[in-house]
Amino acid sequence: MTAEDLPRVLQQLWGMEGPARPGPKPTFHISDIGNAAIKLADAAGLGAVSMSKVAAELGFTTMSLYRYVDSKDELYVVMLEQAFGPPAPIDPEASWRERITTWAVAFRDGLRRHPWVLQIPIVEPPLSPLQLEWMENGLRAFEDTGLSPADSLSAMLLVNIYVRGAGALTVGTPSGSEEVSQANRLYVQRLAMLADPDRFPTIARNLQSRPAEDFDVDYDAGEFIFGLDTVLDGIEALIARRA
Amino acid sequence: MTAEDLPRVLQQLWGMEGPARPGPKPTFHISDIGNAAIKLADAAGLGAVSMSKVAAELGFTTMSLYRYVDSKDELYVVMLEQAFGPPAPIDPEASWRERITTWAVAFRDGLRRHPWVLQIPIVEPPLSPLQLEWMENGLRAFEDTGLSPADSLSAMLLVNIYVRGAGALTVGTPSGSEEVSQANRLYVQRLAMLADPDRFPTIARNLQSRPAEDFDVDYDAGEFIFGLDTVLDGIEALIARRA
DNA sequence: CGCACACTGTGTGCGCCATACACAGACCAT
DNA sequence: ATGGTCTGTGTATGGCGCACACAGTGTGCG
Repeated sequence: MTAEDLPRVLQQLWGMEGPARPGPKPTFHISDIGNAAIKLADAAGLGAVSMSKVAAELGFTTMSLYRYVDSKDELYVVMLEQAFGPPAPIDPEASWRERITTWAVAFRDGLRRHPWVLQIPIVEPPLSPLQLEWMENGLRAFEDTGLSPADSLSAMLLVNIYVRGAGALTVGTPSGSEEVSQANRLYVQRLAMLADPDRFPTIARNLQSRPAEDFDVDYDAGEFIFGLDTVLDGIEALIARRA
Repeated sequence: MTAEDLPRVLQQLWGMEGPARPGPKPTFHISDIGNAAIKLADAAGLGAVSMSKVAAELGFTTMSLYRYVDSKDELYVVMLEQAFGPPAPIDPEASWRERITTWAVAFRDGLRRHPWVLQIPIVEPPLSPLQLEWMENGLRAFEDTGLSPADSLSAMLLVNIYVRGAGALTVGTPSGSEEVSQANRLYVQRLAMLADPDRFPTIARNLQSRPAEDFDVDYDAGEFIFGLDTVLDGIEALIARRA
């Protein structure tokens, strides 16, 4: 297992420069490609990221990108690496709950800035530098809880899953936007029309028991913290059980 | 708000037949299209589902599908509706924990049979009949817990998010397959190479403290229930707090 | 000092995709 | 019987990821 076995993109992201070689120097760096792709995705969604559009953004031809990236999936790796900055440093004074909450909120904020991250298919666990830093900090939040390494990993993954899942429900349109509340209203109306109380008694009762405008959960506001706290209560029970 | 406002696909899925009209009868039903697409996706992943392949599977031309479905996104709606069968009936004797666990495991099993479900982008909450039945049963699991309708919805969503997230980590390759353990071994080797103990002390310590073969979490086996129980412990705390 | 050659960016082309549109025939309400 | 509307078809368009051959470039080595 040596560095050469790594996909080229990872070698570049880790700054592993090969020895000097003949031929022209590359004009730019994969990070330029990543930034251009991120710019496009921020502006018009992941669907707007194509090899030709990214190349045009840089003023190069489509095929030139393949000198830096073996496939579009590798471009996604670069985008994921660079979309979030480095994680916030861990406050050594804080409790594990405060630490992991800070981490989760920062993660959520990143998703809010770059919603397309959730649309990138996950093919393998992360190996790029900044992604590992996020992983490191997530694990470190559980450092003094007495959880085993395996349990710490499970706990971090659980929080990670929660943030991604909660984000998938609302991220993409800003909280409280007119667009969102309109879509929600339409959904509730349709649900009320379709959810026959005989066949769907619980849904129907749920609908009746609240103002029609907020059937769904506004995960962008307090609901995010509410759900996170529920998850953390579960982890707290785990910590107590292991102690 | 009348039935006519619904997307055509939903009208069909709910069996809302319009009045008899002139012209030839349709040769088949959207459910046939859905089944053909599911067959393709089961065999070769969501990427193998294209309008032309689905049409060929049915022995029709590509464009004929557009007489039944307005876009490929609507095809996805049909696939989602038909991939899972109806949910298992609720056992009225069981505790809420047993009920929601049954529900979650059935959901997980469905994902295992049709992993491509996780790759379908979620654009709007479900409105099709069987999806509503799953929602109904998920809500009903919390019926006698004293949770408010809003809290029940949050709890169900939390479990839903967990199952989807846990599934995304492992679903797609069968548990314990050689392929999976090989990928895992490779990942751990690379992680060990890249995770400098100075920069990533917690990751490095995590790696050292366990056999190299199982750094990642085998969510297919007991880990799924373990994580689920952690989530349910959190919900249990919520129930206790509300009481 | 010069040169071979690995490497850069380019252009062309292939197969696939979703889908717009015009059309010919089929069928039912009238 | 027939008009109008629906069905399935054929053709076409613009986009996509990417394979491949090519011309020029500049460095490390003889």
